[in-house]
Amino acid sequence: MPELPEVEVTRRSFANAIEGAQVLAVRLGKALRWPLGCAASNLVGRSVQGVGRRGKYLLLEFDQGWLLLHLGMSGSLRFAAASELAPSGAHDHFDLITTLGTLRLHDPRRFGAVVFVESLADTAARKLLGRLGVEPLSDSFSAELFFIELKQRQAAIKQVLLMGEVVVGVGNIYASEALFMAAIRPTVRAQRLSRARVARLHAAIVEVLTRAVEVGGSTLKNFSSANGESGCFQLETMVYGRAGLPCRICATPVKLLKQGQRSTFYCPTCQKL
DNA sequence: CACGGATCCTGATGGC
DNA sequence: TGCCATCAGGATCCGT
Repeated sequence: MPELPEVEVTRRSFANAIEGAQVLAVRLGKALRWPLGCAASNLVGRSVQGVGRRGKYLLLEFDQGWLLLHLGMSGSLRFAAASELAPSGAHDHFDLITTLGTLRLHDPRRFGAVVFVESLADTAARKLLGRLGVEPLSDSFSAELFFIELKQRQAAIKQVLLMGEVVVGVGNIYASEALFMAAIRPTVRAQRLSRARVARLHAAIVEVLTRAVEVGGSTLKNFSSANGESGCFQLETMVYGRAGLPCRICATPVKLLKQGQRSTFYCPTCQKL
């Protein structure tokens, strides 16, 4: 589910509200992808300094230590007063109960994770964050560096985008959308892209992610931000989820193919090799 | 080392 | 209605 825009929208939806909160208790449900990394009681008494983001991870900063949260495919967060929150359901696997409200992770498929580390330099944190590529919405994402990185990759450009080792946060929806916007065929090997085409892709990634954040992300099944709001980027996709439907630019039927077990959507007319 | 495939888990959907 | 196969926004691990 959540790619960079959904994670960023989630972050913004509760970062201010949770700042300064002190942890009163923690409730754990079923196991997520990885264990918490410490006793739940170890979090009690810590206070939240802020909420950051690295790729698709949310970084909850305590006065001491960090909580790394990942939403996996089906995760979403809520932050609300305990009185507004329903009793925890079958798919609510983590509650951080604080003086300012409860932060709850809802994740039916349990590909998500909540991991505590004392420091971002800890091996546990480095294992999760250490190989991540550049942040696409930061100044350090430059077309020239992007070009140099892509020159070293032989895999299909769509796959390279999904890997997250060159640039983070671009998942299955936005990879297809950015490649369409840049008029690049998803199957082209990354290293074969010219400087000019990489520059177009660079701009397209920034544009599509920025736009998606603006409209609250994509709500395909049940994504919502931590205050319960849905996104609407899914209404304006050019190719994602539109197999067989006419391209919004040229009316050629949108094609669907599988790359690494994932669906890729593209327009065979607009996106040239 | 870089790549491709299998894999974790549950729910929704579509065909028969 | 039931059963089964297929498919989902992710990312790690393992074999080649």
